[in-house]
Amino acid sequence: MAKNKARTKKSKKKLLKRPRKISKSKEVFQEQEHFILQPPRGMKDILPEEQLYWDQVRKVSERLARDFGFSRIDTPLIEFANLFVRSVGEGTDIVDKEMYTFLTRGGDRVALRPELTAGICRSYIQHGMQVLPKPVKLFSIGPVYRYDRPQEGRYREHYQINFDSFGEQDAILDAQMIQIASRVIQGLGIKSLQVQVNSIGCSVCRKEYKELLVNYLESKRLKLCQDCKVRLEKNPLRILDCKEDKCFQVAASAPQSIDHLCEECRIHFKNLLEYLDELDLPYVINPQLVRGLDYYTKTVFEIWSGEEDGRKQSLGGGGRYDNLIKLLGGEPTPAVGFGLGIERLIIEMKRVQARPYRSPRPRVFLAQLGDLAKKKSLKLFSELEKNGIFTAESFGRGSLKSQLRVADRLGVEITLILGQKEALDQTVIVKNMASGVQEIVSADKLVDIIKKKLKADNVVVYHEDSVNT
RNA sequence: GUGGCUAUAGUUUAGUGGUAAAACACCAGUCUGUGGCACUGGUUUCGAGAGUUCGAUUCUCUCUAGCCACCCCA
Repeated sequence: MAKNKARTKKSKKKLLKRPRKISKSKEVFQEQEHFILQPPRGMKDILPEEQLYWDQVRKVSERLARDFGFSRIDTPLIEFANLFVRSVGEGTDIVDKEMYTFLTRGGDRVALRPELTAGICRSYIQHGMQVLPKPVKLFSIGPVYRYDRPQEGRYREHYQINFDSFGEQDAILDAQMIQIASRVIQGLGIKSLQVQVNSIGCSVCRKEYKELLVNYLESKRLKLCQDCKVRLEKNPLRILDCKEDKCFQVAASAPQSIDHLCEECRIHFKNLLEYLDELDLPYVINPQLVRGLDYYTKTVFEIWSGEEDGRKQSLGGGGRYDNLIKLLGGEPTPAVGFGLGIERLIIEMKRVQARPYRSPRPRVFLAQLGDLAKKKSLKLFSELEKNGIFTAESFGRGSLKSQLRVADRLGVEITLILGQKEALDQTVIVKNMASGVQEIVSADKLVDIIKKKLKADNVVVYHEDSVNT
């Protein structure tokens, strides 16, 4: 026994080490100690107790998707790397620093998706969805990958909920997107959220604005931080949300994109704000809001959690991307969408102590005693299940005592006891756990009797559809 | 990617240069076929590797992971 234990311990330690990479022909891989009893950095399990939260996030968002007319779509985790380079944009952090890009055995350069919209757009074009009645509304949910340094609420694998709407350019869609995002968050019991909106213009006025901005920033060049001097060449818009104090000062008095919109974009933004007012959706206009993806035009928005003074975290964001479909080779199609980070939603749910719905619990426990009874109980269990009686068991346990302990812990209302004697007599003992009273019932009447008892108990039944949005 | 802090049973935490402890949890017994309470007992641990040392869980270094700030965003 002791020997056995020692071996187990040893093998566990051995398992903790990943096998060294074997040198393969001429290439010699770097020798490294790894661990296989934990996932790679920034990845984590979603454990059973967490699933309550996940179920709820899924349920709330799926219901809203349905109610607002969005159809589900799932696209591959892996796409050609160029899809993201083209859409998200070269020069963005996501593409330059954070993408998991690799070559397949066949030599294709592919990437784990760093966001969902690009793949959805690809699918939209590939399957000719432009012939469908507009707008085409798509809903997706799944993991995305970014090679970033992990910390709480920031993982290399995280899940996003994505809503996209294609083919409609009216600002009412933008407003509705913001409304849906807010509804998802509120539906999860998160009350304090802040909507930040901005307009970064279309390809025409943004170009003009960019020149204006660069001129201004060039004049203040000396006051900018090191990073921003580089940004000035590559992506000047990003200087606007630099957190360096001195850059912030410069940015604060920089020309603002909303003051330099073309007529069309200006009206679009004005309409959006009017629609938001109409929806009674509070928002903050943040002229420095610039998103990390290049495909956005006109409307951009983010949703932040937390109170005024508390720590704020972005729960999600989105915007309009009227040029993306064309850029990827489709018919010019206006579009608007947003994504929400599920892990962050759950962190926030926990922070505000929003209780997830409890999953249904078994109300009956089946205990068995002795070989014959054990055999019979296996069938009885599935008989109960077929009749819709959610039953728990602990077939692995022998003693009645330990089985009753489990039954008690589960909080069931009724325990069925099937022993040697009952197995021979074709009966079952029905024990009421609250009162301790038990009665002997003939096996063929058992299902009806239990059904009656459970009904009579008038216990609150779990409501599948009670989602408080 | 940069800087800082941390790593002890399943969980939350004590503690020590001489290989470890508490609480809760789990398993079992007291009760030969009856749960909750109580009592008794049991299982399980120093993140990985290297160095210093007679001896390292403790000191040093490296790696890994977690957290925090920056950055970025979801």
